Amino acid sequence: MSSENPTLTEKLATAIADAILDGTFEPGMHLDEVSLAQQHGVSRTPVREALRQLTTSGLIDMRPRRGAVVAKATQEQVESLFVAMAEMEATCARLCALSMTPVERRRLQARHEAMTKLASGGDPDSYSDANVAFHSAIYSGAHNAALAEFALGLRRRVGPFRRAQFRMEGRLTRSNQEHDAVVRAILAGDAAGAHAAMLHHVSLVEDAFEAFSYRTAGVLPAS
Amino acid sequence: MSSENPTLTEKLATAIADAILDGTFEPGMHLDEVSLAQQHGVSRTPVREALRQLTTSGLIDMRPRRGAVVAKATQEQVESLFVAMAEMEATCARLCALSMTPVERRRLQARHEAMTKLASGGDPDSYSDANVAFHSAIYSGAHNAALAEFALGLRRRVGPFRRAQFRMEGRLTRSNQEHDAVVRAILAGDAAGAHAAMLHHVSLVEDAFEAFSYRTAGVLPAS
DNA sequence: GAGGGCCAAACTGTATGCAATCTGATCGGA
DNA sequence: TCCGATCAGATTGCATACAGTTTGGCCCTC
Repeated sequence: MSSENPTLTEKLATAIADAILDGTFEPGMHLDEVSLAQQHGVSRTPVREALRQLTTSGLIDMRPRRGAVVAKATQEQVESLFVAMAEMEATCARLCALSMTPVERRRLQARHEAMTKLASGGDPDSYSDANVAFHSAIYSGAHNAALAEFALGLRRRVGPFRRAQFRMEGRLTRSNQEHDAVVRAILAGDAAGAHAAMLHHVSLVEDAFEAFSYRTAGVLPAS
Repeated sequence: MSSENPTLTEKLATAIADAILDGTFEPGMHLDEVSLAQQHGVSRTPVREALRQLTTSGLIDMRPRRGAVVAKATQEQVESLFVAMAEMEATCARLCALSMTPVERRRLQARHEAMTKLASGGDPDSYSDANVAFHSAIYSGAHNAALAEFALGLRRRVGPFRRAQFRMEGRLTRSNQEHDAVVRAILAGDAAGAHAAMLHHVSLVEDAFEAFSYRTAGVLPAS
């Protein structure tokens, strides 16, 4: 798991995960061990171990003697992932309101104010990067490794379906306004308010996704 | 993952996980591949794959070229697991209030009423079994596979520290009273109430654990 | 006596080989 | 023409072998 001096297995695990998340390996695709091995110039052994490791994350499904396939998710499953993420982020926001240190609160506020400028600037890419950092700050501010890890995993899994969201007209400034409500509640120590505000914020993302996905497909990564 | 026709790797994974959860493999213990292999009469390959699979669940830690050790958790980390579980259960209860079907609601009520009888009967073991089923019903009633799976994983990881809880005097009937508040809120569709009631309920379990753990140790399973 | 470097045993990481199972394609029968 | 059985190729599961790294101890030096 440590990134320093990674073994082949770990490099393969991240490579395969990336390929799935960026769409190179499409959902339902069969992951052949020998092909993957040749493709990366290694033997089957580290490939097998990498696949074994990825099963637990829900990115691929393995059935005994039938190999691994990229997890296929129905529209319903993807929606449930979005709901889960909304709930997790809301929970983290709630805990932030209760247990963020003064330093963390000041940093959160500073980060939010910087994003307000970015929003009015209108650069979707910079805002998107800052947005990821903002939500990560919420995860870590909850001071709970288990919750943070799960929330991060969910965010990664729904990531591919969120890419275009900030291109939608007005989404950028509206996102910032929603952040404002979240930050204010957290700084005020208002647990219930932070929960509600974050739930509202992330649920709107989900709505944006649904409006978007009706045009595209119904089959997507994640278990 | 399928339990039918399990491969050696899967059998080993569950065997090792069980050994960790029931304390046979103590936290911090180094899991030697050849020893495990000989112990189960297999080669190192399936052992390695099983260990690889268990890393993601947080039950063991692997460092490159240094092998696997049973995850050691500080008191702080265990407490954070309890907090995470409380939050997850509360979230599930919230979703139950919003999205349980009429049939599920009736079954939940029936289950709760049966437990009330068990509580007055005073049999801790039967009540404990029913309690697990009760909470599982909450997980599934949330209608969200990702949340349910995570909650179940957390419950398993904190399981070893909860065993004795129902032996504590009065805990059994108090637990049932807390369940009553949860069930009532869910049946009434009171999302915030269900959340608060469940959070209160599971947090009390945490308190019971802390009172208990002061007498025992500070090092326990889970990452 | 303490500290540091060197060496060997142990262990992990990876490759390869073999056996067992699955897949799907062909052939025979109804 | 359709359905089921059989067989070969492909693929997975597991064992074994070898190379590189880590670890612990011993010896030498200060």
